[in-house]
Amino acid sequence: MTDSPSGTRRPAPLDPDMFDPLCPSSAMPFRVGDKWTGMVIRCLEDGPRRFTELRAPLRAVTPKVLSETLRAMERDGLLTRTSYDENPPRVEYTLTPLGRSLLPLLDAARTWSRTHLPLLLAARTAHEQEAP
Amino acid sequence: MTDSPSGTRRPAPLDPDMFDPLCPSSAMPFRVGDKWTGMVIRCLEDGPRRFTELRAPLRAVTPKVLSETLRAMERDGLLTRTSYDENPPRVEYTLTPLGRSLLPLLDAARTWSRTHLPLLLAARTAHEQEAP
DNA sequence: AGCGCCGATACCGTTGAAGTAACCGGGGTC
DNA sequence: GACCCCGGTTACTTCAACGGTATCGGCGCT
Repeated sequence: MTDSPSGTRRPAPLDPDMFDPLCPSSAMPFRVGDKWTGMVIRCLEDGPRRFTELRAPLRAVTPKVLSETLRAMERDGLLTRTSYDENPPRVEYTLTPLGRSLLPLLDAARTWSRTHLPLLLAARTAHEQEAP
Repeated sequence: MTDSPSGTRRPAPLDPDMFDPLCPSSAMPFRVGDKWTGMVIRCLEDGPRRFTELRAPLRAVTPKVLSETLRAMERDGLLTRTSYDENPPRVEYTLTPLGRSLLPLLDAARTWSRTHLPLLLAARTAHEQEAP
């Protein structure tokens, strides 16, 4: 309650390394919506975030693609976009209940990956070595 | 135990309409691996299937794409391909334990879709109508 | 001889998602 | 007046997945 001008509780800053670049979706065999939708949901699970806040952990995604992803998610009712008429401009993205309902699924996918993804990658590597 | 020449228990025939063409993956916001991987896993969950057996419910997918999907899944250790030296040729695809481990996730995705997909589609439609 | 079955493969075209680079407006700051 | 920040947008290019059509080889059937 120190520097929260509009009364909204700000969640802790996002870790810029919260996504392993070695596991982009090439290895992760799951996708929710577009390529970055799942990661955006993860970024928003603790509260509303601004555009540039989302870009910190998602620095691999260009503003164009992030903006496309966000507009698609807004269209699908997964998040809401709130623009404050301030200066500098401020825009906040917040998960809707529908968007939150995907969190358990993302958890399940993450759990699967932790336990089984090494097996999948090992099978892939083995296959490449026996038939190069 | 009537017409099972090689002793393998054959599961019931697949329903050619087991996949709703109105819900291809355009609406289903989940993907496991490639576009058809999830459906192949569903087709194989009751036991091994032959190539043409898989084509019955997946008649939208051409043999080329199905064969590509199957080879990718074999490479990733999700299924095994067994070729019998008979005539006419016979090839069977069977889920591995790793492939089976994805079934709970597919169940979870299906459950989500049943309860929440209408909301998502309604939001999409509403958005299209207010901003055409 | 000709046709069909099974399980593919080869060749080629289309599509759409993703990426690159540049730019915008409007106010604050130096 | 020059520059920066925020939250994007626009135009252009790239690339892999996807799809369509044609074909194959070996055998059996008629």
